[in-house]
Amino acid sequence: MKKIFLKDIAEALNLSKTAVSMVLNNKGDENKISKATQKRVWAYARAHHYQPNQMARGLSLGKSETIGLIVPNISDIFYATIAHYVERKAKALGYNVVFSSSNEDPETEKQLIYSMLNRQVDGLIIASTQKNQEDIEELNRSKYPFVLIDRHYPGLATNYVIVDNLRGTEQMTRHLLKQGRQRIGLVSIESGLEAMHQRQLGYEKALRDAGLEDGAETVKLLSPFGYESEMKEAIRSMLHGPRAVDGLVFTTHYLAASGLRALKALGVEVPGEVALISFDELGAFDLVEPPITANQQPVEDIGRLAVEILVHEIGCKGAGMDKQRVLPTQLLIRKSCGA
Amino acid sequence: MKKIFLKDIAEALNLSKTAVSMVLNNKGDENKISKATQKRVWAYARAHHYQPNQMARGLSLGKSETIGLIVPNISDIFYATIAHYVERKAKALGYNVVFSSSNEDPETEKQLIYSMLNRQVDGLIIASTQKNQEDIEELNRSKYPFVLIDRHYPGLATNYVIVDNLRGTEQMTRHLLKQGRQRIGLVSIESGLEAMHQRQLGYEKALRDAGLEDGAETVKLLSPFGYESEMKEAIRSMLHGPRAVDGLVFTTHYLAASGLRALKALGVEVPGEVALISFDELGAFDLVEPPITANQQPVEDIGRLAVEILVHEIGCKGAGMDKQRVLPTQLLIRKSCGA
DNA sequence: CATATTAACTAAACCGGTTTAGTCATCTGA
DNA sequence: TCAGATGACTAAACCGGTTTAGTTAATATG
Repeated sequence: MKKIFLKDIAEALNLSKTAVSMVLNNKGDENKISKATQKRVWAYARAHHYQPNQMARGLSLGKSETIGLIVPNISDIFYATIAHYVERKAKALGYNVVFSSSNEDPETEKQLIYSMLNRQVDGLIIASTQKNQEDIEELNRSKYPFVLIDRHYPGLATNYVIVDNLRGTEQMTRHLLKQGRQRIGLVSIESGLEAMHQRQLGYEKALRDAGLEDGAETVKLLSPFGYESEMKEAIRSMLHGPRAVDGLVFTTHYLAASGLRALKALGVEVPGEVALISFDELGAFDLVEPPITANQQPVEDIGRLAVEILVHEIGCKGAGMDKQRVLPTQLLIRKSCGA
Repeated sequence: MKKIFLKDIAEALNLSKTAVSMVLNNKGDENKISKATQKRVWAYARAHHYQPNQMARGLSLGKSETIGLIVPNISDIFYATIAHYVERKAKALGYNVVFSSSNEDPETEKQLIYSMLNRQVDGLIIASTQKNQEDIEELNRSKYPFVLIDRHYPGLATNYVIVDNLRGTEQMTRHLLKQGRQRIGLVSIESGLEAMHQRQLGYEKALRDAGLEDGAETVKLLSPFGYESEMKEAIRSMLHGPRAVDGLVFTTHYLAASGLRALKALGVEVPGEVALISFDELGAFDLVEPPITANQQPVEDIGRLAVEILVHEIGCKGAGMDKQRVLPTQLLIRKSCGA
């Protein structure tokens, strides 16, 4: 099965490349190529499994029918799942997906953005480190089609699809309060991410609304890469003293998993002594003992909407109609909060 | 920040495109471009953030510095993790990664393969549905660089990186036997995958070696997409009758998770009444109650080696030195088997 | 001093498509 | 009957790089 080119088809059928190209792009009719010729072209192309060289096509058309996806880490189940839905929707709309992980490094992210642009991706979906305001602004200014997901830049009017982080943790905290917990702590990560900030605000809001002053000492911010080793100490310190917690809100799934590990290691009974609730969930949170109550993010919608907005944007270049979506999360009540 | 092209640099510096191209490809010296000119070119390119159009480059060079990754499902933590390591290694070697999911559909897989070829990826890493022997053979014949991972075609001499499935389940089954379990069942999926077949053989071998005849009724093959609903009935049937099982081997992580869910729903005590062991593991198997003993696959090595072999292959086109790697798995002993 | 080398470039072809601006023969209408 | 329209194509430019086969002027060699 030898590779066959447009030229080969043209020569074999005594036609010009032009005619063949037009036919194969379904522009035969509008260019008045006779039906008979169109049939011949299609027949020959099919028989010889003609497949256009997408680089040549892309170069010529100035587009690649490919969208780029940049996430912090593709092996994080959260982003992997989003990738899955991004891919599905993209494929449905005729786009391929290239992905890269930034590993939470702004410099890497910056390079990835420009590397993808050179590769002529038609648009980008980015779960940003949120430390590249410059470059994102630049993308914005140049009207390049892109959509931020999961994390956005509060100061910038870009397209984005995020979840209602504040309301999410507010709801979670309320749930703990409803279960009779009074001294609720928060475990989050020190990342500078707006999402994390919002989650903390939601937690504080719920406490305030409940008339409980929020003591700063009940909030622990762990470092993004060292949380595993800091967790035990953080939890131990929250369990002692006059304001020992009886409930813990974790701002993300891996913190919750790590926290539960630490609680078990410390011999703390969950939910008996301490209730536990997680923002977002891992695959097996229902199997964990106790099953972890979690606030589920609408990953399918995030991926799907991001692609829809992006492809729309690609279609109407410069239409500049920003689309911002803030999606609700859904509380999955299990046993880790009692009840 | 306007886009700048090779031509622009050439004109600005009163040079030919040729010279500029040579310099920027680090071929200045071998083409005797003067040091002074090289400096000027680099300075100008840097100052104006020149980035070559990769489509043009790819078209001209006949390669894209991109490798394609085809997996059944990117949201499966197993493949997502492999993707992560593939990406990391690829990046280290100067390659980008495009991925696509076949959703276990051979027709989709076939299309993806050809679609990636048109997009001029330099090589492919495929976790195949194992139902595309034709196309894989074709790739092989045409000396196109590719590496199979996780699943290979036993009859074909291709490059591949897989794990020792037989020994894996053999080891797992032995472990159950060592814990005193006597009537061990296997839960697998009906998929036609060689890996699954091997896992079953390993289980049977361990039983034979232990002098236990293997009763076919202790093996349950569930359907790839319906296992969730079939699980409860399958397990119930294995728990009753004269040969009620006291140990269960699950051939993959999601079966184990689903199985544990079913066991809990049936009120069966694990590991008291039935011990449970899983091939491969999910993120939180250590947190599950009971923590699940699992045979861990070397995902990092799989991803890394696949890329190494592939890039080597890309380098020496036609060298045709097949590389086959069968990696060992590692048993992580937890509480789900007693002890 | 004539010739061979070499240093430092350049013009133009090429990669494989798409597209613009024709061409030529036939048909239509006044 | 002849200009103008139309049907069915094609030649050549173009996308933005890389590369081959020179070119020119200066330098080295015999």
